[in-house]
Amino acid sequence: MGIDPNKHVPIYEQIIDHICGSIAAELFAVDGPLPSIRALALELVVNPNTVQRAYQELERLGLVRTRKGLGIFVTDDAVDLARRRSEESVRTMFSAGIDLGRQADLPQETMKSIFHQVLATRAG
Amino acid sequence: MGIDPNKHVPIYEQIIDHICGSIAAELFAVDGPLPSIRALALELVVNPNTVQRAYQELERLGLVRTRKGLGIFVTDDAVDLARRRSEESVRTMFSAGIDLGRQADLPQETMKSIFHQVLATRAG
Amino acid sequence: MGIDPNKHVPIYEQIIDHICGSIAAELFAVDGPLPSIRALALELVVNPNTVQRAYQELERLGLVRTRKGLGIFVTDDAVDLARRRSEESVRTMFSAGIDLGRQADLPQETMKSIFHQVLATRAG
Amino acid sequence: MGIDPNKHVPIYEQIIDHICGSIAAELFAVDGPLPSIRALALELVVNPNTVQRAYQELERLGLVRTRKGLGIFVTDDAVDLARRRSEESVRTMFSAGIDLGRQADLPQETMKSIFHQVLATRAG
DNA sequence: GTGGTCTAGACCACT
DNA sequence: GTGGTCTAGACCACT
Repeated sequence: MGIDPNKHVPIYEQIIDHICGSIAAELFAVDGPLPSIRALALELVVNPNTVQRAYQELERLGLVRTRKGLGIFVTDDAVDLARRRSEESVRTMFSAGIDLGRQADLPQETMKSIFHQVLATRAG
Repeated sequence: MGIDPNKHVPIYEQIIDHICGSIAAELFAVDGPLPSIRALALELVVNPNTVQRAYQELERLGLVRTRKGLGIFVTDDAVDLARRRSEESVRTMFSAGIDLGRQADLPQETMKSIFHQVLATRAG
Repeated sequence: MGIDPNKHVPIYEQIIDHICGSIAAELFAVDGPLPSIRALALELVVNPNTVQRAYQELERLGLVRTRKGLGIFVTDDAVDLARRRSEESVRTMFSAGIDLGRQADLPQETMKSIFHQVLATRAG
Repeated sequence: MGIDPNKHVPIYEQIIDHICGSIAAELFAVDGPLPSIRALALELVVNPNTVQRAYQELERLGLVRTRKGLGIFVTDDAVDLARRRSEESVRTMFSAGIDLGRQADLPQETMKSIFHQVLATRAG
């Protein structure tokens, strides 16, 4: 869940993924506001500039829209876009894992069992 | 295969994964030599310093051993270590993907179908 | 017409330009009243504070005069001042465009043809 | 020419326009390097972060490509893209000027004469 | 040397 | 209060 500054993925991308997932999960109302830059920065214990960079990218992706002096708001087609982006990210991760496994000549059955084991572990 | 300088994973770690996978797949003979730093750097289109850093790390992991003036050689227990490490890397990737999916509240069935679809696509 | 909150020019300056142009075009009678702050704010979908700032600036420029409790009125020499200011603004914009074109080494003929094309398009 | 920190246009956009114009004018060789972030920052008396933001946007526009550890390089189709973007910027400025003039009910002849006067003044 | 990310903190326009 | 821009300065991976 949280943000991990020691990962290779830059913090601002982790924030993008985090917000994108939350939008896909409909944790934010369409047309509703995102947490303010400062508020989210405090919550994530991260610099406001870093949050802002994430928010700007989310705007570029069409997920949010900023209204000057008011805040940043979820767009109408955000849920759809976010869901698609999230699925794509999942696919990318799975592909990367499968490629690593194939490189090591792991049998498909091994990969499947790893997958289902992790899936079970992380199940809600 | 394939080193991608635009990924977030540092190149030297990508090289480690690459060699580690090859050892696990027994593409290198136990006690046999790895490609020279210079040769691998040319092959991967990468700076020799970067390859060297990867080799140093592989030595630290116990997968290879440097014999001065002779080259770098695969250790006796390298295959086992490499296999374990590769499985661990695969697990990490799958976990990351599943976490992203759960964050977006994707149904498990969706994740399973993405996984099997990718697995089929990448099948040998 | 048209205030665009996404332009770089601050909204209050866009309002100044807008009123200044209207005075130059004699859409407001000399000695006649400007729309009230509140009314203009509603019309332009803008915060009243922002309109007020524009009106203060217009007063500083000598185009309008506040009469307490009565409203804001066009001064005697406003038309002249406004016309000069508008011409100056036009010149500034043209200069900026020409500078950009010169920076890109666009031939003068290209700039002229762009200019006349736009002029024709925007013709009344 | 230069960068003006007091303009309304953000510095990083001024840098974008500046580099874009220079590419259009073929002041940089295709496939050749741009000045390094630090070098340009020194030259323009601006913070490196600001230059970097401009360079990132230029990359997003497809005008340049960064090679890690090496620098930032002009892409093959950069001249074409830059020329088109520069013309578009010129058109935008002229449009803005003409709109201001029309708002003030300036005769077309006045606008033309202002335009040609400025063009003559700024002529090489 | 190169670019990429991040923090800390300032000032501005707008609500 | 809100977001947008900028500076100063740090650390990292890569050449």
